[in-house]
Amino acid sequence: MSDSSDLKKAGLKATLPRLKILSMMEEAKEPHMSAEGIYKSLLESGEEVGLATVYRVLTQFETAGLVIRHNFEGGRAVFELNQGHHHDHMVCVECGKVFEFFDPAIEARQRKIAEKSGFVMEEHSLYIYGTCEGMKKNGVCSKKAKTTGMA
Amino acid sequence: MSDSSDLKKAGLKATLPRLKILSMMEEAKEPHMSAEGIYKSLLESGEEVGLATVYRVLTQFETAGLVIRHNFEGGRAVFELNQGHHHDHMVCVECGKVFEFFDPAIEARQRKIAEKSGFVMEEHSLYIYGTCEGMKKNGVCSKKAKTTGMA
DNA sequence: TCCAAAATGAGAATAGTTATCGTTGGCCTG
DNA sequence: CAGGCCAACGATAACTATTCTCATTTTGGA
Repeated sequence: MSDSSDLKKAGLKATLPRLKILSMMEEAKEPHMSAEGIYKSLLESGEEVGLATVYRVLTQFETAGLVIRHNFEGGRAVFELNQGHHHDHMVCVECGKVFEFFDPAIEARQRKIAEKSGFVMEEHSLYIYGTCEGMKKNGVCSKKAKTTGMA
Repeated sequence: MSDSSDLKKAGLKATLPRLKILSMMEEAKEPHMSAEGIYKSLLESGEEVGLATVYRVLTQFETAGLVIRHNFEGGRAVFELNQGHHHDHMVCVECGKVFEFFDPAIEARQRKIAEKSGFVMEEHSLYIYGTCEGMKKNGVCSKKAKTTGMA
C-alpha cells in the first residue's frame, strides 16, 4: 500500500479509498487506466470503493498534480500517474495500445507559437493516431481488433 | 444556400437537412461549432432539423472529409469545415476562443516519430491550452469566463 | 410520375460522468 | 486516547453528449 505521506504532501487527507486508488495505479502494469477500469480492478482485488468515489478521487488527484487526465477520441478519459516527466502519446486505433514519446523540438516550437500570439500556455496535448507495428506485420495487434473484418 | 454538387461530389445525397447544415456552417462567423450549437442556430433561423439528424449528418460529413471533428477537453466535440489546409489549435481556457496555427516543423517531427516506431500515422491532434491575450491585458477575454462558451 | 432505397425526426436508450444526500471516518483538540 | 467537527464516502439519481430505433417522408433514377 502506498505511503500516506504522498497524499498529505498533495494537500489531501489520507483516506482509505485514496490510498487504495493510488497504490493500485502504482502497481498496475497498464499505466493508462479509465475510471471504470480502476473501479473494476479494485473490485477484483476485493477492495470496495464506490465508482463515484473513483471519479471524485481521480479529479482530486488531477487537481493536485498526482495524475494526468487524457481525453482520448470518443470522449473516453484515461488517467496515468504523473511521473514528473512530460510526454505525448501515440494511440493505436486498432488495438488501443498507447505509446509514449517526448520530442524537445516539438515542445520548443509549441512554446514559441503560443508566445508569438500572446498566449499564455498552460498545457498542451498531442496525440498521434494510427496503427501500430503488430498491425502492419500480422494484420492484428496484441489485443483484438474489431471482429468485423471491415475497418 | 450551399450548392448541392458539393454533397454529390462527396458521395452524399443532396437532402434538405444536409444542405441546410452545410450552408449554415459556411456562413457562420464562428468556424468551430458543436452539434448542439449547429442545431440551435438552425432553429433560430427557422430551419427545422432534428438534433439526431445533425449528429448523423456531421458524422457523415466527417467521414466524407467535408468537416473535421475536434474532441476538446471535457468530452466536448466541435466541428469545423475542412478547408483543405491542415492546422492545429490553441484554445483559451478562459473564454473558449479557438485560434488556428500550422507549423511545418512540428508536422515533420510527428511524421518522423511515428515512422521511427513502426507506426502508420493516420491523423494527429495537437491542442495548446492557455489564456489568450485579452486575459493578460484586461483580466478578461472577449467572452466571459466560467461558461465554457462553445457555440 | 412512380417506386425502392435511403434519410429523416421524435424520442428512447446508452455511456460516461457529476451531483445529491444521509452516513462514516480522519484527524485535531483536549 | 476519547469527542466531535467536518470532509469524504457510497449508493443512486441526475445529467450531458451522443447514438439507436423505427415509423414516416424524401430523394433520385427508371
